[in-house]
Amino acid sequence: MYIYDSVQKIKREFIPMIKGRVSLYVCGPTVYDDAHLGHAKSALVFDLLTRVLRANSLDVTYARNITDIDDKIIKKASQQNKDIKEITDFYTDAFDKEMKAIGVNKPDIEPKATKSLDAIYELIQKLIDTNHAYKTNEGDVYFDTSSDSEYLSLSHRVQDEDDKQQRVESSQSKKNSADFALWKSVKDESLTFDSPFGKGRPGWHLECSAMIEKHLASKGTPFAIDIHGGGADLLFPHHENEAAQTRCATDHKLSNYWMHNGFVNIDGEKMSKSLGNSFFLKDALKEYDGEVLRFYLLSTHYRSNFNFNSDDLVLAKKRLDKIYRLKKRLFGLAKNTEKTEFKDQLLKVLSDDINISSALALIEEMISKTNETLDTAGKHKLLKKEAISNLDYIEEILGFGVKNAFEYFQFGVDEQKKQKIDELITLRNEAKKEKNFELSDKLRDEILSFGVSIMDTAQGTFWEKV
RNA sequence: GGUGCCAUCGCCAAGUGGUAAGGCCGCAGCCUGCAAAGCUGCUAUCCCCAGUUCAAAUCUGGGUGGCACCUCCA
Repeated sequence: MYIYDSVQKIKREFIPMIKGRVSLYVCGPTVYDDAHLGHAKSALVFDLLTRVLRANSLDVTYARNITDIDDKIIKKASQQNKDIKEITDFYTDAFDKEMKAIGVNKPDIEPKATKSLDAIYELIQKLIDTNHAYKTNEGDVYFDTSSDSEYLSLSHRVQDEDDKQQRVESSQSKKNSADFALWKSVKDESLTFDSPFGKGRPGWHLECSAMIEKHLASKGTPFAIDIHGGGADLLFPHHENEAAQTRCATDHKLSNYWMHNGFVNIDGEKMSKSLGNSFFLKDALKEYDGEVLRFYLLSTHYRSNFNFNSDDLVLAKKRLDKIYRLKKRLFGLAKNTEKTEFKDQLLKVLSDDINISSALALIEEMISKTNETLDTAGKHKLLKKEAISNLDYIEEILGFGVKNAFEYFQFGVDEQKKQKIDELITLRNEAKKEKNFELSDKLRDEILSFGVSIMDTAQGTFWEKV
């Protein structure tokens, strides 16, 4: 297994700290709004990573947090005149449902900030005790970035030249402009907690460090966890700050490997709410099968920036269709887990920093080869068995082809239409039997007007939504 | 302004020192009553310039053009 480490900026062989075991932590959503395509991309990337690690016989513990303490949540709650918890529960549930729709497995642990306050207090206290954090007159607690000689080593940033000046001009009581809040003193709002540092809320960066210590960190190892992941935008300042907190408060560094997935843009523009519908995953799911979205969002390398547009999405669907057509062709055959060369090769390329393009090329070559043999030697039992085993593996490791093939091709067609189409097909087949091709072609035109295509096969006539 | 990333066929997209994967689209053919699906065949020397090397899309330098981060952000 090889992983590109975005801190060292090289591809490194992945060697877990504890043989055979992997701890993976990914920054999850702040539950104040619907998930957008970027959330989906990140969740998909690390879902795939987890599957690949497991396929390599590694025992993975995957944690993805839910940030349920945040100013944006409070703002939303007051705007809608609702309880904080009502908001966070609503968006957490929605997130779960949407993730499921795109085939993202649930992480092993989903820690919430509100349930991790003990760890949060403990970490802040440690940072104060070791002089890495200080309290201000306003009651805030800040991390002292100047106390950490390795600060900015993660994101490779250079200290801002204007730092001194900013400090002078700033009315804040921060020691350095780069210092960030571990604890924000708040007295007059709905979501506050009584901590040893007074009433207030924890800083966002701190949550992750604390939750990792509480839920995932190994003791006595040089790093708390093996892999830390998230969107590329989190490298600075979020991950930089997380790393600083952990290294200063504990006897280990935060993570051995860092992985950052690229951005999702829409039609060449950065995502923003003003661009409308396609921004939210829930809206995309109304128009497209969740698995098509999964395939599309995963179809380019995870580190590249992704340009979401409907033309490419259609292209992705056509590729996924090929998997399903083969599945349809082999419908009804028993599952099996036979070893095949294809499976070895697939795992090999995916284990190379998730080379999805090579994986898809292998899959498409396998499909072509299988179809070709099926065309010329349709009754080849060994080949069919092997093909089934290959398809099962693609389902397991990539989550492609998990549905019933017939249902997949009929996505978004209601029962009434389905019935009508079936009736027309029956009529057409009767006409065909009587060699009344004029009528059968007329019936086909009628069927096509439902926005479907039909195909006559030895097993009967099937239709697919176009 | 600072830091970093990217530039491969009409489109999407791998490959990062050994002579350009795969998909879409297109064209020709097989199959089909005709189609659809499937199959076969055909289509690029890798933004520009210079250099290193027996050998470069792949390394170095310069240029041009995109983009991201530097404030909350997946």
